[in-house]
Amino acid sequence: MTTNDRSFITAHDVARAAGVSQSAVSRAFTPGASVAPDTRTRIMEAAERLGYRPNLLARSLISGRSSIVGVGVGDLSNPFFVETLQLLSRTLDQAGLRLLLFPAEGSGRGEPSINEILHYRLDALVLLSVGLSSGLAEECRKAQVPVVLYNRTTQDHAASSVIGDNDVGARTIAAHLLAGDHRRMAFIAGAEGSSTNVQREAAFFGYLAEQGVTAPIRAAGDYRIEIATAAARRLLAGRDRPDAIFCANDSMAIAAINVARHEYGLDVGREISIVGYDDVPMAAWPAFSLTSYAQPAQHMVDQTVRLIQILRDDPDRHEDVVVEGSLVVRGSSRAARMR
Amino acid sequence: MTTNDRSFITAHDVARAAGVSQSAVSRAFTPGASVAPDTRTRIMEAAERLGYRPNLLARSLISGRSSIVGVGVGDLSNPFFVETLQLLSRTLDQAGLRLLLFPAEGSGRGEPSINEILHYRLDALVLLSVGLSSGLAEECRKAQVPVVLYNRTTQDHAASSVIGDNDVGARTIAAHLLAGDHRRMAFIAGAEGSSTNVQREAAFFGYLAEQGVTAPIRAAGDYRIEIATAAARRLLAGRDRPDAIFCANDSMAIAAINVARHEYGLDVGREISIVGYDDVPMAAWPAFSLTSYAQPAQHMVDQTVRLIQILRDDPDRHEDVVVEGSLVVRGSSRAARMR
DNA sequence: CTGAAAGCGCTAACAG
DNA sequence: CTGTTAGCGCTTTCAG
Repeated sequence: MTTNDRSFITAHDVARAAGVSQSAVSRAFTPGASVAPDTRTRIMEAAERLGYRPNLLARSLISGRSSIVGVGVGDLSNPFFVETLQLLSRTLDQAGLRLLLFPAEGSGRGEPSINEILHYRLDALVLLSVGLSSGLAEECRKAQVPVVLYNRTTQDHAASSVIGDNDVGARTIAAHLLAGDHRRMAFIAGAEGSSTNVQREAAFFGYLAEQGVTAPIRAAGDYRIEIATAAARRLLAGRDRPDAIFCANDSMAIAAINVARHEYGLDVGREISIVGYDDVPMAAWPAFSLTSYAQPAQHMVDQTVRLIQILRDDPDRHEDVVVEGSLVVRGSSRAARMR
Repeated sequence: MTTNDRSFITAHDVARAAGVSQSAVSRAFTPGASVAPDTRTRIMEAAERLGYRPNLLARSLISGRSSIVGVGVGDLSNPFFVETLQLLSRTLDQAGLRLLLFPAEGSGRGEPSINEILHYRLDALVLLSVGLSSGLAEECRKAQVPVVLYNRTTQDHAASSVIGDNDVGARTIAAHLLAGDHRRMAFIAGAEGSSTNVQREAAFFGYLAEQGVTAPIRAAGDYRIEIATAAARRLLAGRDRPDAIFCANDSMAIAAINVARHEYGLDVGREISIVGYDDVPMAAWPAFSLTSYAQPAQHMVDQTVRLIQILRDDPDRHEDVVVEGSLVVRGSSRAARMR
């Protein structure tokens, strides 16, 4: 096995080649430094010729910040997070920040990687719909890495957050279904512990209760396609079959549509209404035509990056951003009857 | 604005607290170093108490390698790359490597971010189905960062690569369609420049020609859903409508199914056969039941990480890995007739 | 405007 | 086994 001794060109090499001091080279590569125009060009030419590029690791060592943002993702089977990740990578990039991606299954407990990540002097840590355990929060505080929760919050104020308005969203959906004259409501829940699910569920059931709707049905879906598929089967096989199902996200709603249509031969949108949440791109496909409450991913991402930049300078700041969404009605739900 | 002066705990602080030298602290945190058991515990206690964590940036500065792998992704609308990205993040993590994600639209030309990335002393650069321009290849060579192309190759041997066997895959699909007694074949192509499309197209048309099938139709899809949708419309609206369409990937095949079923009322799998490539999870959904040639993502990812580890020690090595796939027949294509 | 010198936080010989 | 001593490649005073 060859020993890896790739010898890099350093500022010293360039300095010698250009006949200047090493600090002059440093200045030539520092935006607002004072270098004589001709010295600068001489240096840049030598650098170009030698193929020199400043070592950002060394720079970060001095500045104390890395310009790197850690991003923890759980399950990418939800297209909403894929969309978010894509937007986040672009937006961070434009802000001159790097995105260090790491797998953060479940609630982040016992993850070895995340603890490793924290050693990189991250400018911030973003958790995409991943829970922040109190242990992890403490680790981040110790490591002085500010945390931004995306699409989730915590009870304690352990971290800043960016979420959609789940209360308005779920109530809007409940109102939509009631207007469509549905009598037997069901809800397929997301992950039990998640703030997102807790809020959507409370708002949905809360609104129904206010309107005098009794005994809506509930099934656990855990935001997972397989679990939601099983939940949909139970719901549809029961003797008291619901005529409307609100799923806590689009992935589960699409799973429910698949079951209703292909296993029970139901005409979705006429015999049964199914509604999701997030309005992922797939929801608009004619194969699903899913009514959904849209979360503005780009706006949420922009807010996230804004928060990161604030927290870089002021790590102790706390901010909870709530953005508004909108209901997108499509064929999977029966609209209000004309009278 | 508060000045960000987060003062980190250094090995020096721990040394003083534990009454040892700074290098002793370093040893305590180095796996195979010689430290007396009780010294070690004393150090670890002090470290724990102070919340010390070694600065990996400083460590990388010395070792010359960062344990960071850059990963460039183009469009994440293709679920195959989402799946790959998820697997890659896990697999790299297990190998003790970090994943620096960056957006690499198009062919990587003129991208400012990638050039920035190269300053990080990356252990390797992985391009997920993103082209490697000769300019970029040169930049990477200069920066001494080995490149691994995933699901794509280049003509010149500018980088190592991991791809599926497109030749076998496309021929297998052609044979499958011929066995199903289809007479009028069509192909919806992926990105024109991509090696993946070139190989699949050549093998598909090549096999058909060998079997005496004349004048198969071709439409450009560019691996994009909108383009493929338009292509499917043209194909199905023409007077000489095909009875079989092979799409260069699953995303486009699903777009074609949507058009055939919802715009032309065709019974997919009986009146027309549609076949894709990749076998993404969605292909198995009853809504599509898409026949597809499966690429083993986990295996490809494993090979990619293996290559990275080889290249870390021997940057000049070149290897092209080709992995085998398998045809998964589902309802979207008519099977061979019984005779 | 420029060079010399002092580190950023850590690892790695080198003597004890 | 442990402390001392050099740096890794760069930024940043501080004098010229």
